[in-house]
Amino acid sequence: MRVGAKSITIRDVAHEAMVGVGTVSRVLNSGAHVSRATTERVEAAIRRLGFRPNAQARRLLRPHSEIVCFLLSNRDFPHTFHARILQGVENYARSIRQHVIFAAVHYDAGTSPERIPLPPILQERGMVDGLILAGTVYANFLHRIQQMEIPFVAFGNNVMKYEGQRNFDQVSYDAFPGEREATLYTIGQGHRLIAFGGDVSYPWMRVRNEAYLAAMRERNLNPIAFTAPKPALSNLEYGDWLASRALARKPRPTAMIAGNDEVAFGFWRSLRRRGLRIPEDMSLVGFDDREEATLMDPPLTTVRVRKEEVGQACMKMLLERLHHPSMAYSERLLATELVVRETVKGLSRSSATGSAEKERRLPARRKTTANVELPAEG
Amino acid sequence: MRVGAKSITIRDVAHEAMVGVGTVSRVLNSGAHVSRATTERVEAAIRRLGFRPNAQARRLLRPHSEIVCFLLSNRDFPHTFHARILQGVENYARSIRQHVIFAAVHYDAGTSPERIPLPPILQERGMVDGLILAGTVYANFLHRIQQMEIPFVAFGNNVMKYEGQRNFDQVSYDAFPGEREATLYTIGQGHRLIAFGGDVSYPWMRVRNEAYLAAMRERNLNPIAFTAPKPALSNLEYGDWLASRALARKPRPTAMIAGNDEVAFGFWRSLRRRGLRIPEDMSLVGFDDREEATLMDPPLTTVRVRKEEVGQACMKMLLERLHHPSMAYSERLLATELVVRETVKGLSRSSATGSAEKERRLPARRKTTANVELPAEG
DNA sequence: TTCCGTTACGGAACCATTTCCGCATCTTCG
DNA sequence: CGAAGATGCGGAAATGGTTCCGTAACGGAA
Repeated sequence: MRVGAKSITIRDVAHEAMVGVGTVSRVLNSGAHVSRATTERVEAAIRRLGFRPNAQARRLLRPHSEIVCFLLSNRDFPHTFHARILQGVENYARSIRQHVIFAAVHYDAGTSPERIPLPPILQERGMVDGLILAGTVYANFLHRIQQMEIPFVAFGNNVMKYEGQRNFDQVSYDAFPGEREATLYTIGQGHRLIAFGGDVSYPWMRVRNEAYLAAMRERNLNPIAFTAPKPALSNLEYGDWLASRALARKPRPTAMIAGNDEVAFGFWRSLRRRGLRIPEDMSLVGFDDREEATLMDPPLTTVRVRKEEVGQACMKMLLERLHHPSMAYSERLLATELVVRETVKGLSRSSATGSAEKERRLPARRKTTANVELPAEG
Repeated sequence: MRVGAKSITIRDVAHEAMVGVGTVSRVLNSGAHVSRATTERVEAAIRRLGFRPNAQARRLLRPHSEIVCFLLSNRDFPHTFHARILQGVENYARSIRQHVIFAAVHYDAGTSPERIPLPPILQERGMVDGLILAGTVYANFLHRIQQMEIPFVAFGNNVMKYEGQRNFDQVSYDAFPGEREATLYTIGQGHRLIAFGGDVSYPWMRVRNEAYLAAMRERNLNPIAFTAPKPALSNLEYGDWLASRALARKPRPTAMIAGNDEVAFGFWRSLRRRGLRIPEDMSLVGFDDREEATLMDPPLTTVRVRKEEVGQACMKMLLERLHHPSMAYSERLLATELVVRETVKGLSRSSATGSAEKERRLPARRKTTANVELPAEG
C-alpha cells in the first residue's frame, strides 16, 4: 500500500537475523541444513520485519509457477455446467497448492489460428504451467493452443474432434452407459413406445442417441427418434418442437428421452400448457442432472454427469503431464449414471413383458431428495 | 515441453538480430527510439527463434503484475449468482488486459484471523495486485485480509458489516428500490393482502423486508410478514414452510413477496402440490432473477440483480484503487429493478384503491431484533 | 564552423530470489 | 587418531528481463 516504501527483501531479513541470505532462503523453503536455533532466529526476524517473499523473483528460478489457466472458450456461465467444472478444478488445485487463472476467449470456427486472441499472459513464458480447456474447441483453436507449446488437458465432450483423436490429453464423460441405463430403465418400467429427442448435429447428442438406439435394439424395440437439427432454436424451443412432434405421432410415444435437461424442461413446459401432465400422460427423462432437475415438479429423472469430478480429473491429468512430459496422450472417460426421480411412470405389468427379457433389475439408484442447500446468496 | 532445452532469452534474440539487449527490450515494449529497420530485424529474429519473454522476469521489474484474485469465501457455485459475478469480473478484466486468479476459501466465523487459510500466492508479495472478495465476509476474515495490506474491493451484500461501515471499498446492489417497486406493482395490480416471506436473520433479507414494509406503509396497507429465522431449512424448505403459514392465515393473502427466487420456487411447488395454481390462486414475486425464473411456468415476476455489472463494477473499483492508493474508501450501490413476468395476477379494480383503509399502523421502524415474527395484521 | 537537441543504440547495473560452492565444524567408524 | 561423511552456514553466481547512462550520428540554428 505505502507507495514509496522500499519493500523488505531477504537481505534485510538476513541482516536482521545476522545470517546469510542463503540461510534465510533455506528456512523459507525446505528448512533443511539449518539448525533449530538459527531457524528460530530467522523466523523471528521475518515476523519482526513483516517480510513476505517476492513471488516473481521466486518463480524466476523455479521450474514451475504452480499456476494453471482454466480457459473457457465461447461460453458463458448461464449454464452452471462449466462453472461446476471450474469448481472441481479449483478444489483439487487448492488441495495441492496450485492456483487457477480463469480466462475466457471468444473466437470463430473460421478464423485462422494465429488470429485467435489469447490472454496476454499466455503469450509469455513461465507464468502458467499448463492449460485446461473447457468450452467448444474447434480445430483452429486446438492448433492455436498446440502452437503455444504449453501442456494442456481438454474437457473432451465439447471438442469437435474426429473419431478417436488422441494427440492431446482429454477428460470426457461417457454419455453412453448413463443414457443406455436410462433407456433400459424406461423399458423396464413397461414402456415400449419410447422416443428420443435431440439435435444430433452436435456430436455429444449423437452419443446419447446411439446409446438410446443400442438399448432399444437390445430389447428388440423400434426406436422413435426426433433428431433433426434446428440451428435457430434454443434448447427450450427444441423441447417445444419435440412436444408437438411427439404428440402428433401415431401411435403416440409413452415416454420421451430428451437430449438434455433443458430440452426436457422445454418439453415438460410445452406439455403442461397443453394440459398434459408428466408423468401421467407422458414419461420424461433428461440428461446432465442440472440443479433445476430437482426443482421441477415432479423432480426429473435424468442422467447425472459428475461435473466437479470432471474438473478434478482435468487438474489431475494436467499435473501428471507436467510431471511426465513425455507420457503418452490419453483420454480419461468418466461414467455417467441414471438418477431415478419421479418423471417415469411405471406402466402396468400385463403388457410389459413382450420380448424375452429377463427384466434385469437395475440397481435402484438412490432417490435424491431435494438437495440440501447452503444459505442463499444475496 | 522440451525438457533439457535452454529457453531462448532476450540475449539470444539480441545476438541473432545483431543488436543490444536494450534494443530488443524496447522493441518488445514501447517500440520507441528504435528505427524502423532495426525493429523489423528484431521482430524477424524473435519469430525465427520463437522467443517469448519470461513473464516472471518482466514482472520482477514492473510495479504491477496485472493479475487480480477473485476470492470466493464459503461458497460453492450451485447458485449461479457468484459465477455470474466472476464472469463480470473476468469480462471487464480481459478488456483492459488484466488477469484473474480464481480462488476459494473456507473458514469459520469463529476462528481467529491468523488461522484462516489463504491461497499460498497471497502470502507472497507481488503476484496479485489486488483482491475481489465475494461470498460471506465475517469480521475475522475482513481482518485477515486487511492485515495482508493488499488493495481489495468487496462485494458488499454478503459482508457481515455494521451499519454504514466504510473502511474498505465495496460494491453492492441496493435491494430497496427493486423490492419497493415490486411491492408497489403488486399493490397496483389490486392486491391488498400482500405477504412478505424471508428469513430476516440474514442482513440482506432484512433490507428486502424493509423495502416491502416501506411500500406497504406508503399505501397505508397492513404488512403481513413471515420473517422467522429457520436455520435448519433450505430456501426451498423455507418456501414450503411459508406456503403452509400463508394458507393457514385468515384472511388469506392474495400475494406473496418471497425473499428470493429459490424461496419463491419452494413456495410455488408447495402450492402446486396442494392443487393450487399460481397466479390464479395466489400471486408470487421473487428476488434475484435467476435463470430458473424464466423456466418456471408461468415465468416468475421477480426483482433483477445485475450480477455481471456487479462484477464489472468490482473490477473497475479495484483498478481505481490501484491507480489512486490514497483515494477515500467508498461504496458503490447498484440499483435493482422489477422484472414483470406472469406470476402476479391483476385483480378486478372494484375493490382496488380502497381509500377507506386509513388505518394508521404503528410505525414499523427499522427493527434491530428482526427475529420477531410480526403480528399478523395489526 | 560550433553548439545543441534529438534519435538510435549498446551494454552495465539492477531486481529479489535460489542454488551451488567452499569452508568450518562435528560425528562416526575402522 | 585420522579419514570420510554429514551438517551448518556465508556469499557469489545465476535467473531473464527493464532501465539508465553514455556515446555516436545527425540536423538545424546561430
